[in-house]
Amino acid sequence: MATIKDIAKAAKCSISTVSYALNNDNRISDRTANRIKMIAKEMNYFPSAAARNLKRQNTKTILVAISDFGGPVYNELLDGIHHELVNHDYTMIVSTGVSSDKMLKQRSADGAIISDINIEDNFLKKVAVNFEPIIVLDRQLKEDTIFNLTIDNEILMYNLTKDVISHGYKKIAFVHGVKNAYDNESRFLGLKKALNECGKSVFREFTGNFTKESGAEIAKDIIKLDNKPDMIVCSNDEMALGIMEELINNNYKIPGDIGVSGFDDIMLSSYFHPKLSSVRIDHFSWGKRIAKTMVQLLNKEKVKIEKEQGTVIRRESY
Amino acid sequence: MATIKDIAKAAKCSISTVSYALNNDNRISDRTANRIKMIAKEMNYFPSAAARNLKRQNTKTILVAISDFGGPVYNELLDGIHHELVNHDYTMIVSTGVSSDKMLKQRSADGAIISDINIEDNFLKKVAVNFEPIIVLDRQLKEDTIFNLTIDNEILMYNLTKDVISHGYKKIAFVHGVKNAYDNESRFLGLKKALNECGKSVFREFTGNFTKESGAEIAKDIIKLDNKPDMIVCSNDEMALGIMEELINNNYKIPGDIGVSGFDDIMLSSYFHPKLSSVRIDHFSWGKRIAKTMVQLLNKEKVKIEKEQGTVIRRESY
DNA sequence: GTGAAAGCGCTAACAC
DNA sequence: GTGTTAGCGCTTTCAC
Repeated sequence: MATIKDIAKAAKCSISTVSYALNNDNRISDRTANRIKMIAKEMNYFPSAAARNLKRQNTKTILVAISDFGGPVYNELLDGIHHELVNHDYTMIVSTGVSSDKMLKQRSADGAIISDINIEDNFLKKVAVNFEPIIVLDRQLKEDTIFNLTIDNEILMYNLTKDVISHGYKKIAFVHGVKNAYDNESRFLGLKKALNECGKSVFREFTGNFTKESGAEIAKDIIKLDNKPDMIVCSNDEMALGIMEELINNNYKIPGDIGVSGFDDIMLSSYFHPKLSSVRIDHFSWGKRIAKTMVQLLNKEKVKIEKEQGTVIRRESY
Repeated sequence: MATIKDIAKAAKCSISTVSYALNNDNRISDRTANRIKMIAKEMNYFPSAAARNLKRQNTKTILVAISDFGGPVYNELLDGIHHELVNHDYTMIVSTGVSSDKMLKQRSADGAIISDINIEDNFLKKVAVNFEPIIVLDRQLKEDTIFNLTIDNEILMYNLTKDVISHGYKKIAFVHGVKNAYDNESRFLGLKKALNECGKSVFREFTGNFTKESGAEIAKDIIKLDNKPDMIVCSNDEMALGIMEELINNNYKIPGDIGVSGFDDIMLSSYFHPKLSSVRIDHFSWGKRIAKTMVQLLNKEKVKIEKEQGTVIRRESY
C-alpha cells in the first residue's frame, strides 16, 4: 500500500509537494507536478479516503438511506440523485436498515437523504445534532437542519379523486398503506378533501402495508362484502396490483365490476392487464432536484423547498 | 461536535480512559466505564468514522457495486448480503457507476462485492493491488485477491434447454444479452451443449442488451421472419418479457405459436400472462453465502468457492 | 486502573 | 517553488 510518503521518497521531494501536485495546486511547477503524477500512477497510488476525510473534515459523499432495494420506486429516484451528485463531484452511497443507522451515527457522509419510514423521527433528530444537512423525503419533520422534500401527495390524490368522481364512481373506498406514514396520510387527506367537496365521504377504509401481498388480502375481504365499493383508491401501486390480481382471479371485471387506482406509477403498472391508472411522479427529475438542493445546502447557499408535483395518468383500471 | 477530548474533559479523565471505556476494555473499572458511557450518551457522542478508520486501518464496511438500482435481480441479493453482514458487525453500502469507481480507488471499505459489468476487468485488477478482498459475481477473473462467486449458468441453462427439447420444440433460438458478458456467454454455452447432445444446433441468434426494450425490438424482427423459431430461449427474464409482450400485441399465442423462456425468475415473471418459465436462483441465500465468504476472507479463513445453483421453473410460456 | 504520547495518512499554514 | 511541521480524532503501547 503506497502512501504519500512512498511517492515523496520515489520522487525525491517532500510529502507536501506530492500533496500539492496531486491536488493541482498551482504553486508547483508543471514539470514537478507531472513528474509526481507519473510516479503516483506508476505506483498505483490513490490517496486514502480515511486520512483525507479526517483531515478535510468531509467525505465528499452523500448517503441515501432507503427502506429496501426491492421497491420499484427507488430505481429512478436514485438514478436522478446520483446523476446530479456526480456533476458536483460527490459520491453517492446507499444503505438500508441498521447499516443506515451506523452510517448516520458515525457521520460517514457529508449529508444524508432519508427515505425509510423505519428510521424514527427521534433518532433522526438526535443524529441531526452532529450531522447536517439531512433531507427527508418520507415525512414532515420540522428541525433546523432537517429539510423536507416530499411529494405533493395531497394535491395529487385530490386530483385523482376528482377524476375518479367525474367518471361516475359513487362508492369509493380507500386502501391505506402503513398508517401514520406521511405518504399514506397525506394521500388520504387529498382523497377526503375531494370527496367532501362533492358531498361524498369515504365509502370504506382498508389497511395494508404498501405491499402487493397485503393488497391481495384486502381483495379477499372485499370479495366477502355484501355491499361492495365500485372503486378502490389505493395509497400506492403495489397494493393496487395485488388487489387487481386477486379480483381478476376471482372473475371480477376491472373496471367493469370495480375500478382500481394506484399511486407512484411504477413500471409494472403499465404492463399489467388492465393497465393501472395511477399518479405519475417523475422520480428521476425529483432525484435531481433533491441532489441539487443537497449541494446547495452543503455550499451554504439559499434553497427553496417545494413539494414535488406529478400527473394523474388514467389508463384502463377505472 | 463532541469529540473524545470533550468527553474526557467532562469526565475529568484522559482520552485513553474514554476510549477504553467506550470500547469495553476490561481494565477500566465498571464504575468509571459506566460514568463515561453516561456522559457520552448525554453529550450525544459517537466516534468519528473518519478518525477511527484511519487509526484502525479498516472501516467495518463492505461495498457492493451494482450496475443499477432498477434491476429486479438485486433486491433479494442485497437483502441476503446485508442480512449476513450485519450478523458479523459489518455495514453494507451500495454504489453504482463512477461512485463505485471512487469508493474502490480510495479503499472506502474493507472489501468489495462487484456485480456491474460496466466495471472493467483491468480497472478491477488495478484496484485489487491495494484493496482486498474483492468478490466478483458477474465474471470470471483469475487473480490472487479476486474471488469468483458466480451462478452456475452453464449447467442451469443446459437443464432448461433439455426440458425445452423434451417438450417437443425443434427450432430453438437464443437471445443474447450483452455479448461477452459472463452471464450471457455461459448461459449460451449451456444451451449449445444441450442442443449438441440431441444432435441439434441453435436455430438462430439474436442480440439484445438484457432490457425489456431490447426484447421488444427483437420480437419485431422475429415477426418479420418467414421461417420463425418455435421456441425463444432468452439470456434473462426482462428480455423474455419484452418479447412476449410484443408478440402478444401482435396476436401471437404463447406458447401456442412460439414458446419463450427466461433466466433469473424475477418477480414480474410470475405476474405476467402467460407466466414466464425461467430458471429460479435463490438470490437471498446466494447473497448470504457471498457475505459469509467475504467475512471468512476478511478473517483470513479458508473459503470454498462454489457456483450458485438454481432450478428450472416451467410455468406457462413453453 | 489510569494517563501520556506516538502515530494512522493526509492537508495546509507557514517558513524559506 | 519546495520543505517543515502541526494536527484532524481516534487507538494502543508503554509507564506508572
